[in-house]
Amino acid sequence: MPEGHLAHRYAREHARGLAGRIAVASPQGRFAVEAAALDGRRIEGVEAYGKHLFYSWDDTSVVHVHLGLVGTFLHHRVPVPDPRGQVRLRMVGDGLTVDLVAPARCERIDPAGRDRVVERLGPDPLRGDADAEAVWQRIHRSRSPIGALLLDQSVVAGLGNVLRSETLHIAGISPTRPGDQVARADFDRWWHVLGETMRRATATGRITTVDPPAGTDPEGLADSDLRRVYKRERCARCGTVVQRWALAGRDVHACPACQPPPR
DNA sequence: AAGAATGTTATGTA
DNA sequence: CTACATAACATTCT
Repeated sequence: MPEGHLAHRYAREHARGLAGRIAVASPQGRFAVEAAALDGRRIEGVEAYGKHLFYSWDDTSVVHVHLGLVGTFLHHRVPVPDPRGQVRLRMVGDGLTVDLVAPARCERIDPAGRDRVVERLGPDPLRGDADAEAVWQRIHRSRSPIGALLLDQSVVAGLGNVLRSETLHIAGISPTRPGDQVARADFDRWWHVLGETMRRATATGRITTVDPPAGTDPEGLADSDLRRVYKRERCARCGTVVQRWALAGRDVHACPACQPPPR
């Protein structure tokens, strides 16, 4: 389910809530071996990098989690229910119990293994050390459409399908524009917008790119009402019918008026 | 109740 | 080699 903002949100929440006495209970399914080795151990830190999560334990092992398309965490307060059949890993903290469901990845590695995962990732805009220049160089030197580059986690870490369409729309860039034909000023604007959008999404747990109508409660609004083009019939800015087509294997959404395609 | 979904990886094709 | 596309994977929600 998640793009990078949710990984960071989980990292923050879990760093706070899983401190103290930790036990792993009832690991099941394909990740049972990794989880069983951690039974009774303590979590010392949680880190997000792009869509990846790293849990550091007091035996120096690191649990690497990637939620993939459908993975999620179930959070329980007391009374804690029995793990459901599909729970791969349960982490128990003070007042918070977390079950990991349907991850694409859940493996016990070591700090060097963590570094190897991070090496394959581009800069993460949600981290203070994100190197915008490195992202620019990758885009600027490529003839691939920018809409494809933005889903490549080695170019930028943490972008998913919603952020791709929404941030390109805000920046006024067509997804089909080749990377080497993107103007520096457009890139700079896009990078700024991306950071803002991701930080807001981390705070709210939801990717929103338009303000809700005055007086309405955003909670009650559908996702598409708080977005500009993604899964919308018409562009939220100008009303033009949104175009939708597969790019890099996933449906991208764009407004032909706000994001004129390259000539 | 079939199908879509905020994803990655391995494999295939031009 | 490059730059795509496609299939497989697994669960929840509509």
